Amino acid sequence: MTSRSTPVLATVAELAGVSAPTVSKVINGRDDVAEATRMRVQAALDQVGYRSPSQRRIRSTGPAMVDLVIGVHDGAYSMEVLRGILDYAVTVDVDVVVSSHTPNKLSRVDHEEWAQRMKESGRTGIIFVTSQVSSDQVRAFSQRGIAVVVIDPLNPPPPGGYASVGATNWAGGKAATEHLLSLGHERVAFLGGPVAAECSIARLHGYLAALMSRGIASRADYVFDGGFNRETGVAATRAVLDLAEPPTAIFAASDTIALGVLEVARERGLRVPDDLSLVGFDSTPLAEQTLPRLTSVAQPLQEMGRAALRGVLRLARGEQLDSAHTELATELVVRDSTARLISTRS
Amino acid sequence: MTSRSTPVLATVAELAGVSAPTVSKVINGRDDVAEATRMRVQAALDQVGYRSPSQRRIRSTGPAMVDLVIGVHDGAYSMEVLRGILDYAVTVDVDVVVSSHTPNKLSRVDHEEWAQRMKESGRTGIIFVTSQVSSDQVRAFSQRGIAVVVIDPLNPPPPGGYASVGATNWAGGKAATEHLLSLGHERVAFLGGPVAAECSIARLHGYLAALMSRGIASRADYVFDGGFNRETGVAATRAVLDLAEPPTAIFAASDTIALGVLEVARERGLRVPDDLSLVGFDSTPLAEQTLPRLTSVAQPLQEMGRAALRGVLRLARGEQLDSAHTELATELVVRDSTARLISTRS
DNA sequence: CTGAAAGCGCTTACAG
DNA sequence: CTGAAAGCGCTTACAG
Repeated sequence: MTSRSTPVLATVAELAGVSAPTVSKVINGRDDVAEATRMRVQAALDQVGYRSPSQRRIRSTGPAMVDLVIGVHDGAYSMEVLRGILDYAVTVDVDVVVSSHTPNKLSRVDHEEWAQRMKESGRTGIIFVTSQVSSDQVRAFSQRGIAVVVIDPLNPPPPGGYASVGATNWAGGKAATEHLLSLGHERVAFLGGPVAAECSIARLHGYLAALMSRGIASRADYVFDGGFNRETGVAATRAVLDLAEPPTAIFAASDTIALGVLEVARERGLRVPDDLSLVGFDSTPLAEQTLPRLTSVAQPLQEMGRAALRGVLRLARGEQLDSAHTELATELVVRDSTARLISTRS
Repeated sequence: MTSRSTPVLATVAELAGVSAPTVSKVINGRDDVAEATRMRVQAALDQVGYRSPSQRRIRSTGPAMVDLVIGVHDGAYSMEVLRGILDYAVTVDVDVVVSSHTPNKLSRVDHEEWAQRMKESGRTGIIFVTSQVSSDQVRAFSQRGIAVVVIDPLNPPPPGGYASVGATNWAGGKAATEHLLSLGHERVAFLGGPVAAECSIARLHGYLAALMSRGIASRADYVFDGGFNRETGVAATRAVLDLAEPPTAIFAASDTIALGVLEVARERGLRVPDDLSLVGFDSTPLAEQTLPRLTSVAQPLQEMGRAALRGVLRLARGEQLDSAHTELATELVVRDSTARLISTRS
């Protein structure tokens, strides 16, 4: 007849068939414990759901806390996601801890320490936004019962995997390119972000798919990568406009890249959209403020935030997610930077 | 010779001249302790800075945590403030806990409980944004060593007082009105927010001061109040346009109110700014999205957020603030909704 | 109301 | 590596 009351150290010791001091050592990460013993004790700890006195105090008190770690502090994007998270957090009575952590700098040991600290201060889960997340890192959290969801992961999910929320980047890239093709453009360039970034790769392939479905051959000299920033837009646009056959339209994989395109167009006396059509990606407030206003693919950032928090809370409750990766729909927002191709420039 | 090591229960007991159990009772709020004894023990607790084991563990671990409580979840405004706070938080390595608390619903007892819970989870300070904050509430926190700063308090600081950060609402109201006067308008209406809201009152008085300095008499039928929302703008604009002598310009105390003004103008076939000039307040992204774009008084919301966090951290370090209330400068941003008065409508 | 005594949960120092 | 013994910090039950 097992006791229903809160498990204490002795409970675990009995279950694991060791003494209390040994359990204590395992909990505190001492290294003078045999590996086999450690595993047996760990299993017992997990089984009874042991929590230290300070943890017992914390867990029971106040609303659940979920951490938010923002990898790339690029402002508009992450603030929109945060807004979605906060809106939902208020309705489900969850405190959101916006972490000042800069996870990319951390080694594996630090991850363990970080996860441990989060467990000790009673965090329910953690959401990463546009971060490089390793499976080691995810394991450090999930082993301690802290749920993890990644929004728009930069790297493809590792084999171990983690739950993630993203946008339909491929479909968005395809829609952007199809819009340009339907306006009569056949020479369309693609200006991408980091080569390794999943979202950028997906947008590129959407672009390629749209070209292919129209029977237009893709050209390697029309495809660039770099970063999601103005500088990439400037450099790539200069290069592509210097080609013998420059494109009549450009699909930039982010609004910030498109900003660089606009800058070079102005510099060279090209009017947008009359001489050059341009589609961006993200449809952040930026897209409303440029002249001309930017046709751009909108990501449902607030919804992504909400979905991530919902996912974390479900995982924390021990439920299964319907799918490890959720993709929410992007939408092309047509503004003033795209127009029908009139005359073909040589 | 007093020990320098962390004070434990016995330390306090000796200092207060009682036994350990008695100190334990005081800490846990038992009522079987004589009032005089309780006070003596409390004094000893404060003197040595006693913290329970769980508190000792928490305080020493991880970055400082500051809570943010958003009173009015009106989106754009509080998100800008939050952004300023987060920018600064990253540089000083502070975690920001965006609380899902709805403080206005809490009674005094709840305040004590809330503050206690915050202390137990090791919070350094708390920032309230556009909230009704009572001195009881502030006391509950500061008595537990949790620093409090209020951004743009809705009510005037009570006698006890608290540190606060705001914008120069009076100067902003004056600048908005002077802009309209300098364009030749003499019949200028004021559409305010809640009568009791400090910021709205200050804007009204800025408006009155501008009129007065030009020797223009203020008219009671040109002054309205309500809430910071579209509905107030709609109702007040209808009323003021129905006057025998309608105004040629309107100063709305928020962009959301101005939205209502634009709606009624459209409804009545009045062109803005040709037939009616309009100035808003806040200069949120909204002001960029209306047609015409809104001339509006910008509040330095991000700076206010930064200043509040800086203030909390200084208070937490035991430093004095230079001033209990800091006002950061507003700035009139002229866009397309104001124009020179051409013909006087009857 | 107060505190000596017993007890709880955990950790430490050390013998084997 | 392991655990009996001692110890620490706190709380509880109860005698006065």
